[in-house]
Amino acid sequence: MKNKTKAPDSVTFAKVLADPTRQQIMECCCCEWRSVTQIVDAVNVSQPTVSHHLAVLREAGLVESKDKGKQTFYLLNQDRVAICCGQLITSFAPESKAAANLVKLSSVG
Amino acid sequence: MKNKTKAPDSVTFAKVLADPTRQQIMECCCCEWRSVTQIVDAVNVSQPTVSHHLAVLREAGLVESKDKGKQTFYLLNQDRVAICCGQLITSFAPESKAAANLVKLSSVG
DNA sequence: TTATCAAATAGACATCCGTCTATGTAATAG
DNA sequence: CTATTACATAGACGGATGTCTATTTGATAA
Repeated sequence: MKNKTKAPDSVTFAKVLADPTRQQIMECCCCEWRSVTQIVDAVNVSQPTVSHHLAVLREAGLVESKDKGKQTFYLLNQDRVAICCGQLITSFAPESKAAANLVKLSSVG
Repeated sequence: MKNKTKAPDSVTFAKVLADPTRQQIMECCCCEWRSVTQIVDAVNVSQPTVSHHLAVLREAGLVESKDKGKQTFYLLNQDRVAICCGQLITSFAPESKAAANLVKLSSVG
């Protein structure tokens, strides 16, 4: 178990995703560890604003962070995202034709 | 094609879900047509507040509505929810072990 | 030690958003 | 026609939130 924090509830998850800058940041560190500077270069807001958004993501347990020298690297926790999407499906699309494929998500976390 | 509106983008979708009252309303009309009065009875906010939230959901294409006499009935569009969750997975959990099961969602809409 | 670079924190500010009360509108009942 | 019921709209208000500048903290380099 790498991470002590739990997956956020559905409302918290949605609040975290409910901002375009934050989604940009999530895309930026989705598949590779990225430094704050790299993220700043990618998202056209100031460095403190990026730090703020990263704090929001970290508190929700949606990113992991790793210090290396003066830099801090961030990586999106894809499994957490998948788990939260699974919760949404369970709550709000239980009868959707596509829902059956998603129930399996519950067992991942 | 029942509905002309398109599924919302990921940010809009998240914004709509980013409120506990709205999620309660979504649960309430997830699987059955519900009148506004029924929803008001279920969610402990005023009737105008419920109407406001229903308008938000309707504008995002996440509920359908149907008039019958003086009443208006609402039903959650589960497939839209599933499609949007699929988008989130594609963007933010493409490498998750659970992701493979979700790609199929894209073809539903 | 001093300078520099990376990131976080503090605080201000403007906008967004959820809620309410009051009112309008449309449909049915008497 | 009038009253009533069901819902939507208008507008006000307060709290949450995204952004910025300025500053602080921590780590490395000279």
